[in-house]
Amino acid sequence: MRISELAEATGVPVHTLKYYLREGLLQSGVATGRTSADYGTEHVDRVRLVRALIEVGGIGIAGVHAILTALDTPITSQHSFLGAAHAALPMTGMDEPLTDEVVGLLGGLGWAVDPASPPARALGVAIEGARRAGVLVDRERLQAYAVLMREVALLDIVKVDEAMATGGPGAALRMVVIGNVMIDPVLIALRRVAQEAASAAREQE
Amino acid sequence: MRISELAEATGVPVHTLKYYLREGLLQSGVATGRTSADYGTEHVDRVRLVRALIEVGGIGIAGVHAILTALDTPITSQHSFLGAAHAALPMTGMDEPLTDEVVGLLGGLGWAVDPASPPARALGVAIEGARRAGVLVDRERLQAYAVLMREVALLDIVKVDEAMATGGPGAALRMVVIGNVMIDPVLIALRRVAQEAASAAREQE
DNA sequence: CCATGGTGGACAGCAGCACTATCCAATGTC
DNA sequence: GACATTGGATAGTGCTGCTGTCCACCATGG
Repeated sequence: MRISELAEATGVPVHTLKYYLREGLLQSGVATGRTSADYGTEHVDRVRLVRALIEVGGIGIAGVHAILTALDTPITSQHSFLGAAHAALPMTGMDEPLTDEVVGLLGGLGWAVDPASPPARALGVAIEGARRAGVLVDRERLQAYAVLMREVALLDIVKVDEAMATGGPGAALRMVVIGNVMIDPVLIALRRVAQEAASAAREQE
Repeated sequence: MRISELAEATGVPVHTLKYYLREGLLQSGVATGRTSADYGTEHVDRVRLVRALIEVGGIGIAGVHAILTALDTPITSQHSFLGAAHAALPMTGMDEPLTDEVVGLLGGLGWAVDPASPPARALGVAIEGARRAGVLVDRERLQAYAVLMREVALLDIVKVDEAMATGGPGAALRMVVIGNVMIDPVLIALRRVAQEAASAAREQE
């Protein structure tokens, strides 16, 4: 498959594919001559992934690059690859220091979390941001949310285990990274739909 | 308080405040002369809100404007204001038509949802996006997530009711809009932290 | 009273991002 | 042999969220 055919197969203009090649989001195909290369289905998948991450996931080129790099890196242990995946996921505030409040919250829940954990640090920033916007976020509310998100995480882990069993660590890593980025919008949308449903159900009474 | 003092109080440069004034994100203060106006604490709050929505909420100027407009509009019924709030919240894909899959999913859950509902439409787009990225999203998984997000929504609704009781419909609307935008990142961060905790707990065994 | 500098207002400019277009020589393809 | 295509380099575009410049005016400190 030549680059023009890849463009047609994915609906992405050739120029944009060249751009992705330059940015390292796409591997060049196997050269079949000095002015042609051969692209395969893995390239089609890759392009679709990149588009989905950008359009629906809403992460930038830099974020996509970090994710793809993580995906292309061989993994060692079950736990370290989760850390690697989370480090690759772009979140605002993951460079800020861990707040005492987060430490207290997670400690109270009995959750063992690495102090360097990017999501734990981002959590502190998100809580602080909500407060600055005038939302009252107390410990009780955070705990309630945390318990529910723990259930969500357990569902996630099941899917990761399945991927690990069928496709090995590579597939598992892929599931963590892409599953997080792409499922987040689903969860957010579900939250709002549920609000509407709950509100409508009450009107009914 | 003059504009320079407002700038100092909020940490936002005067030029940026002027920009917000131009864009209608901030009301001008009470004119005390031809070259001066008086700003109050409500302006400080407003600026903080705008910054939080942009920085942590990650929504654009246009989105902030839509939200602020909704906040400044008087409301009628309990249910319609939830719809108004959701329409004001920027979500990718809220203009796409409702998919059959979403109709089936919500129907199966017994959730009454308006076909024009923005989050329901965004949900279809998010699911489709996840699939395009190569994530397997089946009905069972969606239902499991939906049930959990319903619990989250019930917690949200409690907070909205409290706001309604103490501050009236204005406060309730504010709670819906800002609570959604600002709590989303908290939930996302919690999800990832929970994944790490669950993974770490398993390593322990 | 008068210099200084803050103020509202208009507008242009900028940096970053995700492309998109132009150009080129080499080449494969009919 | 004509002609489109390819890889590669480079420049330009449209959008966003500020940021800088300029201006006439005027509040205030010395």
